[in-house]
Amino acid sequence: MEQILQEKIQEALEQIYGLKIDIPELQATRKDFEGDVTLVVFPYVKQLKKNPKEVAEAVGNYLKENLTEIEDFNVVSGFLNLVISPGYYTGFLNRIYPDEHYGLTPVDTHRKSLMVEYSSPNTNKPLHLGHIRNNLLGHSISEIFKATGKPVIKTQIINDRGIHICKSMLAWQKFGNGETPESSGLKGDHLVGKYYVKFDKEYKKQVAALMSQGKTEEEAKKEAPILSEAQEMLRKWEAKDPEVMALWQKMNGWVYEGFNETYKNLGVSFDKNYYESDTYLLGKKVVEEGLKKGIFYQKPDGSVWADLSDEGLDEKLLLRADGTSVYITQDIGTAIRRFEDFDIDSHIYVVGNEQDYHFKVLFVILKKLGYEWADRLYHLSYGMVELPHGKMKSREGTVVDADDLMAEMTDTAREISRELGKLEGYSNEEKERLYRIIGLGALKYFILKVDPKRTILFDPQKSIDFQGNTGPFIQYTYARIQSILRKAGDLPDKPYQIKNLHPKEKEVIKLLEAFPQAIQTAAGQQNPGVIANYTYDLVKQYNSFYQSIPILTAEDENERIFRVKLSKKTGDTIKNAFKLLGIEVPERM
RNA sequence: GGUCGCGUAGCUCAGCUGGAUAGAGCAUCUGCCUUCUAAGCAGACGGUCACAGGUUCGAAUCCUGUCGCGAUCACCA
Repeated sequence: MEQILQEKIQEALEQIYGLKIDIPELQATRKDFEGDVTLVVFPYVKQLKKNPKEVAEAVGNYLKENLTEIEDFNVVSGFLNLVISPGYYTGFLNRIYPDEHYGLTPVDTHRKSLMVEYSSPNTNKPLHLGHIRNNLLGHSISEIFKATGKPVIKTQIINDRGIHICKSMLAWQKFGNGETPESSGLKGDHLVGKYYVKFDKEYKKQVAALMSQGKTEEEAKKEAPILSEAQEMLRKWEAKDPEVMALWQKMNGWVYEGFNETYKNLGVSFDKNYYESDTYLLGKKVVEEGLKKGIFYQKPDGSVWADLSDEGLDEKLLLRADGTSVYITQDIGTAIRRFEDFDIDSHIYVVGNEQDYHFKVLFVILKKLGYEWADRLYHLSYGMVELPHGKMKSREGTVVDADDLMAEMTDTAREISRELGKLEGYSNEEKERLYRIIGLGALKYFILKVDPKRTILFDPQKSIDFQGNTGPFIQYTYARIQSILRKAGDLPDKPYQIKNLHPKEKEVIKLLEAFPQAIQTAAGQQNPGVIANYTYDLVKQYNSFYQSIPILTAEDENERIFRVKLSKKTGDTIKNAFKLLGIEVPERM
């Protein structure tokens, strides 16, 4: 509708005044005025030197005469409010009704792909709430782009090497007594995380001991024997010492198994994993080539640097004096490898905003190296998840563990469901599945509805809501719709017209009409919150309709069928929208 | 200190590519379950859109400055 209107408005202004304009912006008419769509004519009156009311009247008349969908109009100062005919809306519902995937564009496999990197954990501790935000954003933005027709490849980089890994390996070797996930019953990532903490404790103990012997804190921190042992282990790792490699592989294996369980529970997945241990050498090679070509330069000590002062950035170290690589070196290698491995034309990195500078630098360096795709690298930068007392700190034990939190959400859902007691006839298995859908729905919606760039405040003392603007509220509406559909039985296959379109029905259809645009906006802004807010608006409006008009008991048969169809389509759209957020919907609740 | 981001109701958030009287949820209060699921609906209360200038017919939205909060500016990742 919007497009037709825009064209006609352009036509009107040209026919009446000979004025050529760009595509005019339309907006939904405010609730307190009569009409459905509003054109603001202020932008045009200046050039025309007419008063706003006159222009609006003229355009309104033209549209009314030349567009059957325009039933009437009214003018309030410079606002032209257009009343769209009910027939347009009923026709629109009939048109989209057969399409179960209304709003979603099928993936066009002929297009080049978009790669999305997310999660990218360290392999020395379990995932926490911050990772949950990262994973949900990565998964959701992937789904949103797929819904615009873009093929998407989901990936992660696993930081599987470095001193931090050696710390947990060493602690396990020293204090583990051969403990395994099987022997301890601990999830692999939690087991390894335990030894990372153990290392830190031991290290602090040694530092304190050294300080009591008269060393300064700085000296003590450098000289603690356990740290030297870890550094020695890293050297052995780089030299591919068989014993260290075997331990590394064993413990990383435990971690991956643990992570995979968390990913599965969270409902996220990856098409391809990259490992830092595989790509850092390529990064080094590229940097050395860049040095030969004069893109980078070397300092007397042998370290290699990029001078980015032209771009308003600093100098950036790319290789240490001893020739070993740093964080960004590996990222350079990984990016290049990915564009070699896949037919992709763009890449989104889902990484926290603390790394804004890093990615700015990375993109500039890749551009300097001459990769034309460097212009289509994006950093989906998101804010931290903070607790009432500030950031989560693993050393202070204030980390909100991902597995624990998901389990708690399911527990809460179970509690509420039992109190409400609406699930007779469900087996225990079905009930447990439902509790998970609701609990995770609450968690995912809570996180995704917020604009990614904002910091999220999470208070462990206050539980995440299940009422109001929440996942369960939307799931509940879906479940009620399914109940109606079960009772309604089969519907005739042909389009239905009704005599009177109720305002509540019209408002719901208007929102259905807005779904495709919401997807485009969400993709354009790389913001799943747009989808969450859209879905909330739709559901709010549907509930208002549901509460005020009888559906199954409508007096007129055509009206009954129409309202059931409207409910069905709303349900489909809730389901499709929530799929974009990675949230499931229940048949009952 | 430089750079970047944020600041909207008691709390959590929408609205930000300029449009009409700034919207939701939570919390507090009032109504509505003998009719399709009350995890719901209808309503009340609650605002100097951090502050000060500027641009404009029109500013929460754009520009400048100030204040506050956070991140970052590592031979850590």
